[in-house]
Amino acid sequence: MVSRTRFDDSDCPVARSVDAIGDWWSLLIVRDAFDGSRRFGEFQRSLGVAKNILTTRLRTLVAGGVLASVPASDGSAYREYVLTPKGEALFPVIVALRQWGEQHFFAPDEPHSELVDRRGGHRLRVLEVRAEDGRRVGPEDTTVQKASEG
Amino acid sequence: MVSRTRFDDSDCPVARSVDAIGDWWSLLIVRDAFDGSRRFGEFQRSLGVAKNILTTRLRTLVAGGVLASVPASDGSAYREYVLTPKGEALFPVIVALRQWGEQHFFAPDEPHSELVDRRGGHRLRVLEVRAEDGRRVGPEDTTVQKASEG
DNA sequence: TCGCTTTGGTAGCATGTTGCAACCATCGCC
DNA sequence: GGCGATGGTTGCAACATGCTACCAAAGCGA
Repeated sequence: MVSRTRFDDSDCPVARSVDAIGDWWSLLIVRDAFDGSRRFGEFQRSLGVAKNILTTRLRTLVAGGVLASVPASDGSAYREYVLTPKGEALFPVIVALRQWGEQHFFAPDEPHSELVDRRGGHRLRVLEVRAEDGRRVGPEDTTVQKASEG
Repeated sequence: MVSRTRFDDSDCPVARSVDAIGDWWSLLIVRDAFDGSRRFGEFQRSLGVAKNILTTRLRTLVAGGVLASVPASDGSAYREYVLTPKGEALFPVIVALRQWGEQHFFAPDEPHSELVDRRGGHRLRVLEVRAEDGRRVGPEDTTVQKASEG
């Protein structure tokens, strides 16, 4: 039942992505994973989510190939959850959500957590959607083509 | 109860974004809005979601300032739902999710809907996260700073 | 090696949310 | 004015979620 799709327009990559992630908790788990969380307890304390929910979400993410369950790095018998390459590829998604939140839900001087470049410690550039030729494009410059193979 | 936050780490912009959007259905509504849907029935047919659910999602999105309810453009007495500037700013989020889906959930020759540049009809560039100085950065090049004001 | 704490879960149950189907008011149109 | 389409609302059953309690295994100090 992990893989039962909730969204039937599954030729749309957005719908498949949404279905693969599962729910918002899962996305916040991924965010925490980017932030360095690896252990069950770390995710649980950071998110404040119920443990049974966290259990199922971690399992879903592992089943979906976003996280992998590996032996703990400190040599203990516990396991850790780390991002797979597929999970790391969610980086732009998280960054986009973060930037949207920064721009629309915080007063200019309101403190909030920040994602910064390790080198220099500066904020990141705002994501830009670009056409093949490098032009910046917005929603009105694009259109969706249905199901043609590339 | 629309605004009751489910995620308490609300100094994180990702959590606020996630909370503001509401749920996955809402994100697919936004996707369809980018794709040109405006009417209740369009969203309903496209998504296959129950009408009461769609009603509450549309209300939530309007209340959150992502969509606006405006008089129908065809002169009829019905209303339409259109993206606000805040809603349009979700464009990179949708594009990021779409690209992630394209890269990880479709065989290379598997047909799927495509987002293309109107001029020329080509695919878009893959989103790149860049530091202030223009370097491409990945998850491992960044770190989260807690709640310092900018 | 004994006992206590931490970790990583399960199990059961109350509550909230979702999906489905039926119903209904208004609109558009002839 | 009548009839189908549109855009909902309502009630209810099913499912998902969250809370709390419980539990087994691992760590760890003495």
